[in-house]
Amino acid sequence: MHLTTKGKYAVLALLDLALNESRFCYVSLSEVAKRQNIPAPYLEQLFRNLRKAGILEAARGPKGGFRLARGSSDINIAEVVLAVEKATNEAKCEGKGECEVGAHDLWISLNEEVNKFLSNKSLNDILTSQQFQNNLTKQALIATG
Amino acid sequence: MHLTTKGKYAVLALLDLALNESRFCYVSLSEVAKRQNIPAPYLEQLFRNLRKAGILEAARGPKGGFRLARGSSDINIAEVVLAVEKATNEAKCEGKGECEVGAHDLWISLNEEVNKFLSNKSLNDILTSQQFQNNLTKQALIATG
DNA sequence: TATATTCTTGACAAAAATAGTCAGAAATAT
DNA sequence: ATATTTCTGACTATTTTTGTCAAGAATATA
Repeated sequence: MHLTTKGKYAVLALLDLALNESRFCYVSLSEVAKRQNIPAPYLEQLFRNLRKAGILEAARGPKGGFRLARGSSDINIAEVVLAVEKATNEAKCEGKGECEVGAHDLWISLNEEVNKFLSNKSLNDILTSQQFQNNLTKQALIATG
Repeated sequence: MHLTTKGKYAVLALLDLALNESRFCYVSLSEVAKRQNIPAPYLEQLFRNLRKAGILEAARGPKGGFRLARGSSDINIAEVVLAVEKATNEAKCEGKGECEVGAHDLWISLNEEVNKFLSNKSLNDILTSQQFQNNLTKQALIATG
């Protein structure tokens, strides 16, 4: 479980989406990219993975764009971060039977605890957190139009 | 907070040390490297940082080696991982005043929560965990000499 | 004192992941 | 038709991880 700007971008973009989408209205990638100060072509890559992961829905053409595939309460940070990471951490220790049992298992379980922690945090948890609300009034992620 | 094999190696090496050191006896790096299947020159780098961080103590010469600088209850996973990571995560967002306030702060605080979680886990917690004990009986980290 | 052992230090190199870019194709509302 | 927007694949640069190497410094022991 890495926590880099990749995951950061993904989470921020989704929060932006959650704030600016309405039920039948999509938000274009370029809008999000502009507001969040993320290079648009880079965000495309992230959205690609988020869509594959069933976190985002897309519609092409004019008035098209993206929206959350589920409610913000049903999307947790762990799955967002994992969606944009490469599938690297899996399949490391198989076949050979060589790897030290205690060691590997131990690390895995530690990793899973962190994962569990982030799994219990939803987008909505963040949106409704006091800190986030405070920041919203200060400057914020909301559209200025 | 990254969780890569770098941090994994560091934690495992320290656990190995905790199990094999005695009060006045150091354990050589090469022994640890061999048992834990970590390239010795690579482990040297990690131990270098762990020593700088005040987690390890070293003694040169024959009968020399490393040992924990503190009790295993007083060493937590977060500091171990941070010690071997580069000082990268700091000083990212300064000067310009450009960075989106809500966004950055938010991510930082999320990071800190993970950090806090790992700070509350000591080496000793792991050593005494049921899972670890089970693995010890299976194969383990203990010296075979 | 000589010697083997062990840490210490700095530099180097390969591989992977992150971060960012680009061009063109496909879909669709107007 | 046309402009808009996603979709796809490939490509490059930078950074980090991972691993290697060689020479130096300290020290227990014979």
